[in-house]
This record gives sequence, structure tokens and C-alpha cells, in this order.
Amino acid sequence: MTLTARQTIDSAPAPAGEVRTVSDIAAQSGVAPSAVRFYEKHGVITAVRTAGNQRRFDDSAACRIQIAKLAQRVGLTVRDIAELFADLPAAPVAEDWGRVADELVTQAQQRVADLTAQLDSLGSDDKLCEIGANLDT
Amino acid sequence: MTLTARQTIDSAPAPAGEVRTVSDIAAQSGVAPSAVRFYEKHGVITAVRTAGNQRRFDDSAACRIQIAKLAQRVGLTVRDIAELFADLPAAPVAEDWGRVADELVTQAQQRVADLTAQLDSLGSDDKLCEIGANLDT
DNA sequence: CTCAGGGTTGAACATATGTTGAAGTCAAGC
DNA sequence: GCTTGACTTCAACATATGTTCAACCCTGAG
Repeated sequence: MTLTARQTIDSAPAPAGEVRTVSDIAAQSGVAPSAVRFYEKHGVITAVRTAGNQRRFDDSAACRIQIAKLAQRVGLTVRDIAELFADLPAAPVAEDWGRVADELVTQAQQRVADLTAQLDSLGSDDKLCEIGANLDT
Repeated sequence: MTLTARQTIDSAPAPAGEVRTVSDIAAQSGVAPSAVRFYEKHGVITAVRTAGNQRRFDDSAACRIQIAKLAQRVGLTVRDIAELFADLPAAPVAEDWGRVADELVTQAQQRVADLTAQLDSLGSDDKLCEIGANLDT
């Protein structure tokens, strides 16, 4: 452990609310603290570290997690979600959230569109799936 | 193993195509044989057994699996899918497939509707998620 | 009947998504 | 400066969704 002069974060001008701990985010987002650590590990949220190596989150973390839980319900994986958030700035503004929300809804709708298209093609007569066979009984 | 007079299945009047093996279904549906066994174990498909204890499927099995893969993409679990198929008759007719497809699309659309509703409520000002905060910078 | 190819089970492994617990460190009030 | 509660990491466990492997059994063609 050669920790080379790590300095406390409040030497940087934190924009305002940068003091959320793991428990804070867990409480705000309604998941377990272990899940918060899991999401950080997988890039869904990001943290800065205190001089003592503890995670500190900003307000956006709880929001990201709540969106992530919604995204999972429509079939996105944690990796998908991390990518969805990839272009979110550190301190997102309403516009940024709107873009992410739009993109998420678009992806979800695309999946449903794929679903209906594939179901249709499964039902079409020249396809593999004999939906509509044995009509002679 | 007290096997009490197990008799061959072709003593019953099989409706026509009841001779698909695991490999057949795997090939037809584009998944691995191990997945076919997995889906049977979890109630997504059903099999009858030969006198020698081998699985035999009808044509609907491949179709169920293809639908199952689509359903997974929109967030349904294998359990969800087994339930979705619960009211499918043994030899489904086009109508039956149609009902299942409709139900699946409905569920998928419901999930997207939930997504948009929840995203909206996250964005609304009196809610937890301060989407639209730090507009003072 | 024999034999080759494919089926059976069960266990171990693999990935995704988390949770729990142990052992140790940090932070903050007194 | 101590104490207590929260935080750290790491490993093990747990569930969902499969795959792979070993050992053994069935089926069907010749």
C-alpha cells in the first residue's frame, strides 16, 4: 500500500451536495448498501473517495439507481445501463436526465417493436413456427 | 427403481408429430440441447417420455422456446414465461398462439408504460429525485 | 443382435445480480 | 483521545440462467 499523498476531497470545490455516503444513497434509492457498492463497481454510479478511502456520492447517484431498477424491468442488463449513463455529466441537469430517460424509453420501445415483429414472423406461414397448423382437426 | 409396467407411448394415439427429440427441438429453436432440458425442467415446455425414459416433444416446443427467448429480451423471467404458457393447450392452434402473443405484447407494453410513468414521477418536482436541481450554477 | 450415435442424470462450472459476514479502518461526538 | 457506529475489502453464499462433463442407457439400422 504505497499511498502517495492522498488529499481530502474538500480541497476541491465540490458543487454542493457531495457528501452522500453509501447508506444515504441506499436509503434514498431504496436498495441495500451492498447493491450501491455493486452498482459503483459496475459503473452504474461513480464515487469519489475521502482521505480515509470512503465513498462519497453526489445526489445523482440515487437517481441513477432508481432509473437502473426501472431499466432492468424492461430487459436491460447492468452493463447496458452503465452504457446508457456513459454520457451523463457528473452533475446532470434536467436536460441530461431527459435525454437519458428518452433514450431508455426508446430502447424499451424498440425491444417491444422487435418482439412484435418477431412474433409476427413466427406466425407467418412460410416461417419455422407452424402457428396455425392442425386446422384440420 | 420399481418401474411398474411402464408402457410405450405409441399405445396412445399421438396427434401426429410427437417424435421430436431434444436435439430436434434444439436445432429448430436455435438453442443448445442443454437449454432445451433446462426449459423443460422449468415448465416452459413439456415432454412425454418414451419407454426408455427419453424426452419426446411435439412441434409446439420449438415455438415456445423461440417465444421465450423474445420474452426474456423484454424482461420476463423463465418463471414469468412458464406462467404465460400455463394456459396453452397441449396442441395449440393459431388462436392459442395469438392469445399468448397478445398477452406477451401486452405485458411488455405495460412494462414500458410503467417505465415512462415512473420516469415521469422521478422527474416531477415534489418527488425524491431532484432532476432539475442545480439550475443556479 | 450388435453397435454407433444420441439420450439420461447429476455435479461442477460459468456469468449476472446481489447479500451476508468477518476482520479491520474511519469519522465524529464527548 | 476514545468510543461507537458506519465504512472498507474480500470471500462465501444465494438465485437465475445456462453449459460442460462423466458415466451410463436407449434406439434404430444393418
